[in-house]
Amino acid sequence: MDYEKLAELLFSDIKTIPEEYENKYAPRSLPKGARVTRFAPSPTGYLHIGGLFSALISKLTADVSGGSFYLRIEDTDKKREVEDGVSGIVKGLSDFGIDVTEGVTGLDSEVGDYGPYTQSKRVDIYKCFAKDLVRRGLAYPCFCTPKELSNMREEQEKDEITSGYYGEFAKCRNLSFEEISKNISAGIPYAIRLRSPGTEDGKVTFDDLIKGKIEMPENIMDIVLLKTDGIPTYHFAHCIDDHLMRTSCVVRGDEWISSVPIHIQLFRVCGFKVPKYAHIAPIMKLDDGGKRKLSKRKDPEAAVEYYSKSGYPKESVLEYLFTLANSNFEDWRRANQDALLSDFPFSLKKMSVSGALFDLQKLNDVSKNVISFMSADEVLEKTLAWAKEYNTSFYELLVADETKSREILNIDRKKAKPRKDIAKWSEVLEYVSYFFNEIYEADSSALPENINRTDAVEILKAYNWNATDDKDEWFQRVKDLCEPFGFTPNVKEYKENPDAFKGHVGDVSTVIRVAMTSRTNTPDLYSIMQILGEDEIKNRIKAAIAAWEKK
RNA sequence: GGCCCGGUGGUCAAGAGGCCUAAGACACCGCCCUUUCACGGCGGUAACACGGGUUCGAAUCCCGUCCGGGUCACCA
Repeated sequence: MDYEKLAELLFSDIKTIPEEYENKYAPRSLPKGARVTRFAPSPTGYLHIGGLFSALISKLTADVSGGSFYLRIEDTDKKREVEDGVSGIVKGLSDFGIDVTEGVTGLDSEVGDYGPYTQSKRVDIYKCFAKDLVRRGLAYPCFCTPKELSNMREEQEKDEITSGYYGEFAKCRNLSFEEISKNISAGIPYAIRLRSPGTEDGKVTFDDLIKGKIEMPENIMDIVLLKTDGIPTYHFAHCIDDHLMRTSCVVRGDEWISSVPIHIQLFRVCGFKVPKYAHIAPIMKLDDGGKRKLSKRKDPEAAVEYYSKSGYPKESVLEYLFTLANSNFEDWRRANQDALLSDFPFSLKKMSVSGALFDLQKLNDVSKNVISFMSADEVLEKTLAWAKEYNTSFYELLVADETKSREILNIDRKKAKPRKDIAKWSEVLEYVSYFFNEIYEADSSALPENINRTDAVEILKAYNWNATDDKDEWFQRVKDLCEPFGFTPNVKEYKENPDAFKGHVGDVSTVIRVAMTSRTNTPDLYSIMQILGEDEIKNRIKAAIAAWEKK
């Protein structure tokens, strides 16, 4: 068979030769040991938390080695593609602090010397390399229909033999030039398949940067390189792109491990250097007692957008993802509280080999810590930004009196032991609500059972607020209220002899606290009252008395 | 089913043959601090899947079993 002739028949429109691309995309000039990595999602929906994780690991791998990281879009599946998939991915990444400096940056924009970075714009390149493979007798056209293929698979399964297009089952493998050319003139659609050089008992081994050494049977399938529509399959595109874009380390989900033999074979057949692989375990979820991958369809928390919507700061999500990536991260963070995330000495070797369950409780804890280190200004600014998008009435409430909002958020903040009440911005509303008259309401039911309502009313009536009191003086006034009503200012005394008193100073404080906030649990009461101010305090006392006396 | 990968407390996990009477973190429980809550401090419950080897000695190495996950497309 004259392969040269076949190549011309199949790809008459392709005039470039591989060398031209090799020259166009010169090896990158990077320091020794620098790794080139990429994130290469397909735009089939929103950005998945696992995708974000994968992108993060990829970027970290590059950064830590002084290399580069780029974003490539793998849009070779026109059926599953979603309209704004690309912008969703770009936005999702940037929302969580992964800025793309090379590759696709938007719907129709990209930067970098190794483009185009969108696979649908690279078909001529794939065809050029496919043509070369045909020319060298390493690929051939296949006219089998999907129907034939699935029938064949059924037969094979029935006979309990390995299913697939290989060996004697590769019907189009040895078609003559005449047959091929006849089929083509007849307009029969065809795919281009690899003529796999693999043998039944051949083995491939590779050293995965995360999983370690893995040995697998060699690929013997004549896999499809170019589909009937002329678009490459993932396998072929991966091989061509990662070679031409000079990727040195492929970081991707471990569902790809089983196709590594195909990939290695492809790289070798094309005469390319095989890249390093780092296969990361997926993020899982507990379901019916079993673990399973977070699913785009079933789990709202799979979408990265879920976290922005809920109001988690991007730093929190990132920090949490870091704890999953390298378990020594938390120790490092404790020792370097103010350090930038980018200073963390990330290591691929410390990645877990198996998938971790996503732990929302842990995220919350991480997030509370992250937020507790922020200044009130920062908290306010970020809450505002969140509320503006997701809760406009709350936004208006906050901006109406920014100074007050800031003072509220500043209670017990920036201290050695800061409060950790807030895990996400949506919780700020609950946290500050009672300060705003639009929300606050005197509520008689907020008073705990153990405090007598009549006593409470009397205490309120007797209570004197003095605007110039400092905290000690303020508290002394509360204590002074105790004895006349049968309470003790001394908690210890109460605990030693509980029957001798109606309660202790804590209960008296509670009366005032409930009157001020309609809650039993709040941050420091003195600070709250300072912010409320004299007029409001008096109003609330009046309102509380009225409400409590009613019933 | 074939082929890969994995199995340490509820979760994330330290652990590379003796330092393991198995770290730490989250969650949970108790106590302390405390005007409430939160923070903080102290303490507690709780794990090497199972069975065989190898070895003076195994969570660590080997084999088998079981269990979990992934993958077997003209989807990525």
